[in-house]
Amino acid sequence: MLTQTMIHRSSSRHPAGHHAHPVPAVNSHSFGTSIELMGAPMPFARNAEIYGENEPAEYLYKVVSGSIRTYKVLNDGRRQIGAFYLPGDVFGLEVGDEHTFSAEAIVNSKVLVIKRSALVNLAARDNETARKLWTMTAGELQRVQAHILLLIKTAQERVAGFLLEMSARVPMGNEIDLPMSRQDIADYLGLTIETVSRTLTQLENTAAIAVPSSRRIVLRNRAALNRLNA
Amino acid sequence: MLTQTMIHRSSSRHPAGHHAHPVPAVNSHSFGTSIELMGAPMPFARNAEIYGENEPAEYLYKVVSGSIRTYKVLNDGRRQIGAFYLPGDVFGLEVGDEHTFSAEAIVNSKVLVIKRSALVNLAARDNETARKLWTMTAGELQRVQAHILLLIKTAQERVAGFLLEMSARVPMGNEIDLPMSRQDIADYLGLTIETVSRTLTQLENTAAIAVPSSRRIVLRNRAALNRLNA
DNA sequence: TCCTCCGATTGACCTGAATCAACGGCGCCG
DNA sequence: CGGCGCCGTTGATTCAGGTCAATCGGAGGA
Repeated sequence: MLTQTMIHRSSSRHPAGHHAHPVPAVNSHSFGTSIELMGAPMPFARNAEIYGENEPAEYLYKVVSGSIRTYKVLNDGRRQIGAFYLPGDVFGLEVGDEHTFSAEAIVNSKVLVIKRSALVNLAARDNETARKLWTMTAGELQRVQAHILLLIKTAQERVAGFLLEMSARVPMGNEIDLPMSRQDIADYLGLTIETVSRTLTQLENTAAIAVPSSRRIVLRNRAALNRLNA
Repeated sequence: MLTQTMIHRSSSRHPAGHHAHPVPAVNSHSFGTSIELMGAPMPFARNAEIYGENEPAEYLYKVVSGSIRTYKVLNDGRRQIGAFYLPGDVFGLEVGDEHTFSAEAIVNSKVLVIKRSALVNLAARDNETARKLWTMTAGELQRVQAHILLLIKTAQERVAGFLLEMSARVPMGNEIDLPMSRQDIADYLGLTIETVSRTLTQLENTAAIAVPSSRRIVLRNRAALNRLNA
């Protein structure tokens, strides 16, 4: 039955209240068409909800610092994480009127908040912006397709793929500093926390990785990991 | 090891040769900006390749009749089907320059072939077209996200979800005429052909469905299926 | 009509990951 | 500085689905 996180043992979520939607800073200068310059940076505390599934998609977001997870909770309580977003990544971009996933800060994070309507209006006039919106959506699509390929593999292959993905996104050489818990990783990979843990130890025993501290992973043998990534 | 289709037992694939790309009909009238009116309908035989992974994405396609599968083959030979496309569906739309999946006709099919460059050029001038391209990509994104949610479920839930999805897309009441084989279904759901077969029999035994012939399925108890779909 | 072939089904058995449970380590707070 | 709670690891056992193998059944061809 693949049980992953059972939401919720009434943990202290939602410190920011149900609706954490900010009002974009009034005095944000109009810097022309650059997406990055629209909207206001906003802090979200660890585990704070940024938006909920089925809420109106009034804003989209760009990570300035920290990391974000998007997820969906199934009827039986299982949680599936759709994506992790790191500094520079844009999330919450929808074409429909509602968010299809929920979003939470994994650690204390700063997020640039951009009004969707402004961007969509701009796109109607400026085809550079229109193209950018399209490209970003297509990028999401590719990510999700890669995610599907992960989900049909064995536990080892999933974990190896995950580590390589993270490593590629945080170009810090062979050392990765994971912002997320084992539970987050498990819910992203469709595994249990125990299997993730065991698999990491296995990879460590075969000298493919080192795990100096639980959130820090050293890729010691990329060839081996790539072989698993198939 | 989740072995699914092992490509290839030298089956008679690719009857159309490696490159089946057509030249759009010369005399296609210029009917303005409507996407549907651009390009030429083209027949593809059962199991014919329409395009291959990593080929330049010169065209996009709209199913007129028949059905199409897109897929990727992993290094170890496993095949993952990314999507099934039915009449009216558009596939092969990429933002990057290359197709990320391969596409084949499941049965003899007719497909409208549309030159991508024409459409992209048009989108640069006509923001109605631009919006349509964006919307179609976003639709794909939602489909793939739903697919992910299927892949983390149990066999029963996957098969039930698949049947409901197909039923919603072919609004023929409670009767579905599947164009694809059990192997195709298995590779779409990340299961084996045996498990798909067994699961269908189970669903039949619990009176959730009927299977008058192997390609024809009757949804006899949607409530039960929806309960599984969770 | 019968034969052949191929897709689908069914059965017996095996295995990888889930489940259930205990324990370890570390940071935080009193 | 000592206890407590959370997160992660490890162990024992179970079970869903994979693997291997035999059989079934319907469509096409001689």
